[in-house]
Amino acid sequence: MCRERWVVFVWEELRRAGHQHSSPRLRVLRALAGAERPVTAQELEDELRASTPVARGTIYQALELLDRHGFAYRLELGEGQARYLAADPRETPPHFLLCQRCKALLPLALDGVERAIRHEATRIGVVIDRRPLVLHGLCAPCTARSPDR
Amino acid sequence: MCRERWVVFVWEELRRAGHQHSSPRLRVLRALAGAERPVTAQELEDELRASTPVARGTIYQALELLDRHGFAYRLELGEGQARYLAADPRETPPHFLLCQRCKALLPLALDGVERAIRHEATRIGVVIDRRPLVLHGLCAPCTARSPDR
DNA sequence: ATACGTGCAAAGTATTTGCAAACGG
DNA sequence: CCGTTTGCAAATACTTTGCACGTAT
Repeated sequence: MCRERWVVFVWEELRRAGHQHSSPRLRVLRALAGAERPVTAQELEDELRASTPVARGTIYQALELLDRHGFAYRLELGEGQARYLAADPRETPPHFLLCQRCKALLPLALDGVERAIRHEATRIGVVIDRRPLVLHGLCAPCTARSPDR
Repeated sequence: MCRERWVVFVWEELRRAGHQHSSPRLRVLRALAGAERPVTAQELEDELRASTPVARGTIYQALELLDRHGFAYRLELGEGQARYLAADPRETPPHFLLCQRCKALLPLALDGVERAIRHEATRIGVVIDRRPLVLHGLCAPCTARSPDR
């Protein structure tokens, strides 16, 4: 989906949920929408500082708000800091392979896996959120030259 | 597998890998083996303090060593701290459902899911580590009384 | 004897929090 | 106007690190 459309959608939903519109919050939202890959709060702060700075606390709060409403996924990639990814509740979430060697985060198509998860959830009577999965492993290039250090 | 057997196995493997045996390290290993559920470094420290204290840094280092050798899984459950789980490289890892409401961490049988993951990995030529999956959702009891707040 | 591991305390980082001022509806 | 949000800075919390000493082999 078009990123600006997503921004508008989220912006309206937030209002509907009773939150006020504000310039800092909108800028965080846009920056998140524009990110090619999941970003850290630090990266967002750095990017925003280029034009008009947004306070760190405000960024964390905005991200927490988006996460709470399902408009952002908070990912823990084991870097000691969280990364955030724009989320669209109307769409199926992306999945990733985190290469342990080159640290690349690659998109993974996991339709079969999602199906298996839903099947198991139904079988035992639980609800499993549709969220990005981050699987650890080796990307194709690193797999090819895997033997060496 | 029997926990004491696992301790012995890991202990020998660590030696084989060139690491020295020591009392603090063994005590961390045993404490990890005895844990019913993934534990935090803090919890291990508290438990060990009951008999003879082990320095925090030593605990972190021991856990890092185990993780690096595949004898512990480091899990990020979004609590702001890592949890560690005893790992046996010879066995298939456990999976969990983290209930968003009651915060319980429940074992999940995900054979079908694992199969689907391996299938996709083969298809696109990547390697995907066999590691515990932590899926977010609602456990059965919480699903039953889901509507209310 | 020598390299590795430990304890201790300090440093480093990510995130949260308190509060007064600014802002949105 | 009143409740929400922001900026700022301090506080908190987890984890890592430096170093002198102790221990295993």
